[in-house]
Amino acid sequence: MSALRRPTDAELAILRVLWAAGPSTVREVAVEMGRESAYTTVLKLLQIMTDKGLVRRDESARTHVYRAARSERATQRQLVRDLADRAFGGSAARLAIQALAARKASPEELAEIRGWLAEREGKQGEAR
Amino acid sequence: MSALRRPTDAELAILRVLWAAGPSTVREVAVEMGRESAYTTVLKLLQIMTDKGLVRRDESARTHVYRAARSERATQRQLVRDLADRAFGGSAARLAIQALAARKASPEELAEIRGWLAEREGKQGEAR
DNA sequence: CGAAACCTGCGAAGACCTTCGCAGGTTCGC
DNA sequence: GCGAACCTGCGAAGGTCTTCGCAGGTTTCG
Repeated sequence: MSALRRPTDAELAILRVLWAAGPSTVREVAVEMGRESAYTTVLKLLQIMTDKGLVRRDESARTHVYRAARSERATQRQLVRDLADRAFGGSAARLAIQALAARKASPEELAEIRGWLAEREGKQGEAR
Repeated sequence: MSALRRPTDAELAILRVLWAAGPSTVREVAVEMGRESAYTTVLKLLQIMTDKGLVRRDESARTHVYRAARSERATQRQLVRDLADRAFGGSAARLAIQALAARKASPEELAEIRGWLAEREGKQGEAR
């Protein structure tokens, strides 16, 4: 168990499958990922990820079942903080601004952000 | 020159120095980074980064001067897009929302976001 | 001048990452 | 019963990242 390190690209790809599909076997993950990676590659990755604590393994049946150890949201936040520290001087807000500028957002997404801002304003913006 | 790949952690640390200090020599960068990395480590990194096209080298003087090849903002956007693709299904807006939730933003930053949203609304938000 | 201080390029070591073949054991289906 | 199909663990190969010592050539300065 090598503590808290951000998931690598290949690990993240597997986590995405687990988040979307829920607890899965090696084969299920491998199939979901298409023919880009051999079965044993996925197996190895999942074994490594188990050691790292990124996934949990249920060995009660012969065919093991894996599930993500942390939620998608928690992982996303970790990655965001990490990127904020590495490239935005620790400011997640500046990261957010660049994200909004980097790609077009859908009206629904913009509405969600407005809603978030409004809520935040109500919570602590009354000092003036 | 190995094309477009995201800067590694060590490379990003060096880019941060170059963005903040402007064109610099190896020694200047090394000093700025403290005593954590030996002079030759910084040198090697800068040489590799030159090959990768991440920095430009001015060899007119004996002591070479390096400068970032891409602006901080452009690099930030690339990193944001990359993270959006890897962990947010390609949605930079969802990334932005998580970023806002991940860390407290200062009033100035929130104001900046509101300003951005307002501007955006004026530009294309009238089709409701 | 000649030693000390610098500078660059080179090579190599050690730590991951990623991929996958192979071995050995279990289960399935005919 | 027995071969085909599966499953897991192992080990290794090849690539990237990061670090740094050493060699060889300049420059500085007392």
